[in-house]
Amino acid sequence: MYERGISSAVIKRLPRYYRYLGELLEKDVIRISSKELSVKMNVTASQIRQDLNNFGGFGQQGYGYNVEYLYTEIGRILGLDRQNHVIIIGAGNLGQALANYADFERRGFVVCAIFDVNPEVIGKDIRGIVVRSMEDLQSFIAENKVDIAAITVPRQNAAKVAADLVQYGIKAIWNFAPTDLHLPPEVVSENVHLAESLMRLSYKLKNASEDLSEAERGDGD
Amino acid sequence: MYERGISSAVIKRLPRYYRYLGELLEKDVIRISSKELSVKMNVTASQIRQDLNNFGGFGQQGYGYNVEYLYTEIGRILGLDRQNHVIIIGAGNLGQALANYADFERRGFVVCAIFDVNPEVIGKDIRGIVVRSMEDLQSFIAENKVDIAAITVPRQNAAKVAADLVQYGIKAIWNFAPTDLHLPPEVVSENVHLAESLMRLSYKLKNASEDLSEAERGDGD
DNA sequence: TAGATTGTTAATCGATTAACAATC
DNA sequence: TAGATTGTTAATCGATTAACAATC
Repeated sequence: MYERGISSAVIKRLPRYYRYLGELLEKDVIRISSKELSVKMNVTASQIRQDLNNFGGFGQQGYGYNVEYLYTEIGRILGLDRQNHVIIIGAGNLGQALANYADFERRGFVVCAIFDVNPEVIGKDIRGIVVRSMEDLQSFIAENKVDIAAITVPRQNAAKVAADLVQYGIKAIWNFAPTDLHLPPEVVSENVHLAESLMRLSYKLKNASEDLSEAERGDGD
Repeated sequence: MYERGISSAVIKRLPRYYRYLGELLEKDVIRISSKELSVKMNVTASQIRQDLNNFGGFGQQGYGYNVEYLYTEIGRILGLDRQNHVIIIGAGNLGQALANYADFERRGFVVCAIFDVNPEVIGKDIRGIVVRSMEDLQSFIAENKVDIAAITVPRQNAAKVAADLVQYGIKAIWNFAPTDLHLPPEVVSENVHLAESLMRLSYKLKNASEDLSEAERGDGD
């Protein structure tokens, strides 16, 4: 069960497996074979088995996979069996949207604070969470368990915010600013670059008429 | 200049080139070699040259690339030289955040309408755009040029909304609902699955201490 | 011209798919 | 037991990197 050097292609797919298994679970499906799942997900059965076997043998020959068991195990692999405390830096539209998105809590992600520099939003209440001043960031991190910081500040301020967060001890950054953060190796990050996603969509749209073969399969992240 | 069957790995990287070139342009940099750019972007020079040469020879031997020219050309490839009219379906937090994000307009994406089923938000004014009833969706699309529809409705409603949009003639969908839409081949899409991004971050965080080699390079989209 | 750097072909590497023996 | 389906090894495919001749 000791995971090492799993390829990032595999890790990218795990949440999607998790999502499909969750849906099957909701439908009270007990077992599923890699073949059945591959049809639903539009991938090869081979890929599913290869991916899962990076983490262990979760199936049973002649039977397939127990949906609930596999769902739980992938959740565990993704770290969803623990609570992750999230702070949001930047209480603009996107920051507020994230704070309001209660659905994350179902997966163990708890937004515990929001920070901003703008006096006009400091003090504002978002789903019971009061927007704090950036001046309180350091002390808050020191005094509370914070696992993940989401950066939703303008591009120009992102590098400085990231540097501060690192200095205050944050180990995981969810970056929404349209820039590449330069982080020390022990700090992990995920980028959500909305503008880039929109540009790719624009590319596909522009080329859709010419080239129907590739672009069609709407592809994600 | 006729693009065909470009690999999606290449297309994913184009907006990032565009971003870096834009920053160079802001700094009044005139020319750059693939080697210099590769250092800045932390990729290989070979990859940059290979990627660009899918679309044509934009450089000059012994000189490198003219920043402004290359920026313009990549913009053209991505379809940023035209206006794309965007509607947003779902005026919740995320939909409103997107509508408020004026930065997209700089790239030619104009939000021209927002729709919702909730009477409480219908009529609300967001940056000069009034939230409309979903009942007006069909007629609006018929009477206006709409290129892209962003779906920011709850998961349960996404499939129906997508089917309606397709029926009304929409050819590009920017999907934020945590589900895979089933679309006809002539309709292109891009998914932004925030929950999946957050799960990957959780995975990296959990494995960061054990495995410092892979996870460190915060990887995007 | 000499030096630099592209465009492009060839080599390598990694990821996906196919095949099948193991086994429930 | 016979049938089904996994786990895993081998084959294929595609993407990345290296090398270098072309050329500005």
